[in-house]
Amino acid sequence: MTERPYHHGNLRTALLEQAERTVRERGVQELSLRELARDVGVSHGAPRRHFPDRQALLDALAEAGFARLGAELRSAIDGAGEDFDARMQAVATAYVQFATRDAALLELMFAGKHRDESGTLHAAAERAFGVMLELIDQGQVEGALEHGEPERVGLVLFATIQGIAALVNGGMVESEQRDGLVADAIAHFLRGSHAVAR
Amino acid sequence: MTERPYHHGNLRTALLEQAERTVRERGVQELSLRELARDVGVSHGAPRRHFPDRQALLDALAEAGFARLGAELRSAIDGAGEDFDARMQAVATAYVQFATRDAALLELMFAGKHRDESGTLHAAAERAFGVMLELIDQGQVEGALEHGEPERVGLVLFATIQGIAALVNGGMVESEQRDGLVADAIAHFLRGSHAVAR
DNA sequence: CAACAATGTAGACGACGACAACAATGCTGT
DNA sequence: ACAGCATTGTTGTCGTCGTCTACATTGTTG
Repeated sequence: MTERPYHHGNLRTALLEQAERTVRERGVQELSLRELARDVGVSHGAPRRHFPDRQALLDALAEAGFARLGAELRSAIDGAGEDFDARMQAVATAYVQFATRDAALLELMFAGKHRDESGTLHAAAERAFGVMLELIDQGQVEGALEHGEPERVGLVLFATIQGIAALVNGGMVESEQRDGLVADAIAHFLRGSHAVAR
Repeated sequence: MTERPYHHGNLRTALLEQAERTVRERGVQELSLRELARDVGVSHGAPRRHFPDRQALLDALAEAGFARLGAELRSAIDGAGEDFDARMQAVATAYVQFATRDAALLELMFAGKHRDESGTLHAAAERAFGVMLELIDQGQVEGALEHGEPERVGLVLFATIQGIAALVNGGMVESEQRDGLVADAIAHFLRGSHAVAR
């Protein structure tokens, strides 16, 4: 008869975990604070202690998403050896994989726009994308990329990757074509870069 | 004392127009059927005669969006003369302008994914993107683009453009940089294409 | 002009997010 | 040990929403 204790003990974490599951399975739209509370076995008012309103929960979810994305990108680079092109392929593939596996979560992360700008969310985003900037930097040092601010050349690259993810998630590209398209895009990008400098 | 007639006369259109306004100003999330009905001066049950549920209204909104997008792309190409590169720049800029001016609407159009696949919505989308495919075709004929299925090379290009729009809408790129970034991306893309075929 | 279809109204239901008042539990200083 | 306070959870309420059903009004057609 183990009575459920009055205090959950780790409600915040439990809510975030269940929320991430629900978002992945049914989308952001379907996420309800009350259902979340029921799933975790707590009253409908309890989540309020940890998240003042629904948006706060979504923000926390996005922040966790950035942390995980950053880790996956880092891991992809580390597993790709020293070669710049290989690293680029790896990180792009990893990004698109994340974006298609957790499409709703990514949407959440990008929906930020009109908010904070100074909060922990923004910081988490910068940390995640820092991984890519470092890679760009390596590319410039090795001469594989034209010089200039890493952000400038990086933006075009990042846009391409992000766009592929959007296409796949929008159903305009079949999942099987996904990684091939990424490879094409990266190859195309690098070709455009090499051709110049010299 | 002009009494409002029992029959609105053109409720469907009025709803769509007001809905588009609201979506542009406050986002999809904020769009409420009941508020819409109030704005248009009709009872809360009336919209149901024209849109079985909220999603049906959103679909109709997306369809109208595709029609407008297609028209804007077409118009951009027509106004850019015969030169392929100029046309490419023009269509890309027009797309990104649409995407940033009506970000919420575009989100709506892309959210389609898990639906119809055979409805008028899908057809409207294909019509809009057909404009770009024709342009790709011209590029291949003129030798500015590598050959192959227009969709394959076109996808990379489209992904890049779409990605730039996502970055701007996500607040990671300032609006002032927008058109410059597009120009960069297109130039970069064409460079990668030219260098090869020979 | 009498049916019938199309369109709009009114009321109800359950679910939701937000809020406030209250209760149980944990913690801290003495 | 324990009183006082902060933290965390519960319960009830409010207004809004989407959806559904029954009904009223208007337009149309034979």
